Amino acid sequence: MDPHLLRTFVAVARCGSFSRAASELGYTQSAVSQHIAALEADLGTSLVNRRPVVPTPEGQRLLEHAGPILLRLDAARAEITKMVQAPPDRLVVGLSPLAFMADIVAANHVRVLPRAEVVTGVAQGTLDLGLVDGIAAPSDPLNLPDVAPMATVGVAERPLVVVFPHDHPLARRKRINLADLADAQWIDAPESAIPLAQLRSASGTDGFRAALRYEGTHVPGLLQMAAAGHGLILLPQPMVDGLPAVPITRLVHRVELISIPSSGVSTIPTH
Amino acid sequence: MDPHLLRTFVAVARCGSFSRAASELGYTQSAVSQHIAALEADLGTSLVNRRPVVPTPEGQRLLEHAGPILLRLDAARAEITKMVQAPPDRLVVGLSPLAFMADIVAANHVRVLPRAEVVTGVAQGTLDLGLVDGIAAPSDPLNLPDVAPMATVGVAERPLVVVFPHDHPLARRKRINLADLADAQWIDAPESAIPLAQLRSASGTDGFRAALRYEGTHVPGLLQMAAAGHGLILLPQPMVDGLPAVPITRLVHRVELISIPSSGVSTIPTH
DNA sequence: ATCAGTTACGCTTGGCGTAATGATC
DNA sequence: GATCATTACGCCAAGCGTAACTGAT
Repeated sequence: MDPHLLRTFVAVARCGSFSRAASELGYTQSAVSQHIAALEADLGTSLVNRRPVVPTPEGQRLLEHAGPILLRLDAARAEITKMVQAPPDRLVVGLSPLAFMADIVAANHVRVLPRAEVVTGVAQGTLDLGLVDGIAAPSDPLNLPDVAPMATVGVAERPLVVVFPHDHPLARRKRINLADLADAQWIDAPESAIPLAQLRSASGTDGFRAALRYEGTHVPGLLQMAAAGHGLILLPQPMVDGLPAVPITRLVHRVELISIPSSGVSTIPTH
Repeated sequence: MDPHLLRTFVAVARCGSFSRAASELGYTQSAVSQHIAALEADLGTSLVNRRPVVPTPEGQRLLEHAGPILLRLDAARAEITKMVQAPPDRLVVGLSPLAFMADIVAANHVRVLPRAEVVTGVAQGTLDLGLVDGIAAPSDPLNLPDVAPMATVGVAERPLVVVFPHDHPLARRKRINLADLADAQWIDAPESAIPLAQLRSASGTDGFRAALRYEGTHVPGLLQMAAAGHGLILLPQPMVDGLPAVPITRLVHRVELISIPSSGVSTIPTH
């Protein structure tokens, strides 16, 4: 199970084609075919069905492992090469959209990225620091995927609110339980609000089905949609201005600063 | 960063010697030397100091990654080979010492193993099921290392108690906060009580220093030591019989059943 | 002088590309 | 017959072992 073979395998699975995977990786079709054949011989099973090229159940299981393995391999390499090179004089900070906070952002060069890319970016060393947001119980840590051992520091916790349209029957409640909203109409806006997947894992249910999907990162636009009644969204309280919004019980919106431990970054510039 | 190279690297680091690592892996010393040289050339740093053979800081960092990577590689292979073979007619269940429960154990073939080995055993397929215990907030999951995606089910939660000697000033308290005991004298008994490392991570402090270390798995013996005043220990309440024991606030002893998801094991024999 | 890691060197094998073959729509 | 995966084959390089070498104790 050479990493090269795994890399080709995930490329094949993603592309759905040997030849496309080959050109993407800079191999010939032949080499890709041999890679897959080698993996299949090694594991004693077929991993992809051909025509169409689709992973078998065994292949799907392998895919679940291959991603994290390759990610961690990259993370290890990145960490060590960083230790060798002189520390950069400019920090690159990755932000998930809702982790934005004016006072922290002022001093550094930042890039706004999807949540997962912030985590992998820090792990792989393309980012020096990451600020990721998510939901958690008060003063509990976020449930981040541990692609690599990371140092995390909570930097903010704000109330988590659900945005209702003006005329919604629950809009005047003082607080509300997340589980009570599992069957409501939701907008899935993974880039500009809390992704519904996080609600499911936080509540342990599989409700929170999306009536609508919003790919943009423009929060005011999303707020208008929610206010107009197209569906519910969850946001940290400071980002909701004047609209009817009810705090969620026992959950907060939390922002964490993540970094590779003891990689030279010990203190954080505060202005 | 071929897995073979990583494997020899961890062997070298563990053995503290190229030649011992070589004989352990079935290579010649020369091959091991070439492996290390290849890794060092690839990463652009020296990874071990020679004479004596000790990892450099960069090597230590690599070691932190290499273990999990190799473990997950093995886990992936084991999972897939298990999918291919017919399911075994006998389940092998791994138990961490304090996860023992008579009603579950009756029907299966079990092996009692240290906590970490239960997790890795399930991941690598040497165990079909694992029962691991630990401490957590009530109805919260255990904080298990995620070497592979695992299905976990909570199977028991009992009060967590600290065992005091008869004359201890706190022995008559109704309940006690774990943090208040950080500076007490503890017995570290990782095989037969809650390891102190778990207390530190649960409380977020670095207290709970061991006055004594007990390697055995014989709980009654450990209880006698605690009763005699050699130090405090933490146990699930049902295992403490008649001795002065005070429940810990906001923490419980939890047992979880872990398995590889949808690997054919959907229900558990109940008799 | 001995022990332990490194380097040199030859051999084998693995792995890639080119090109021919085979299968599927 | 066009497209895409597989097989055949030749070539190069990676990787192992044997053995000579180097440095440290």
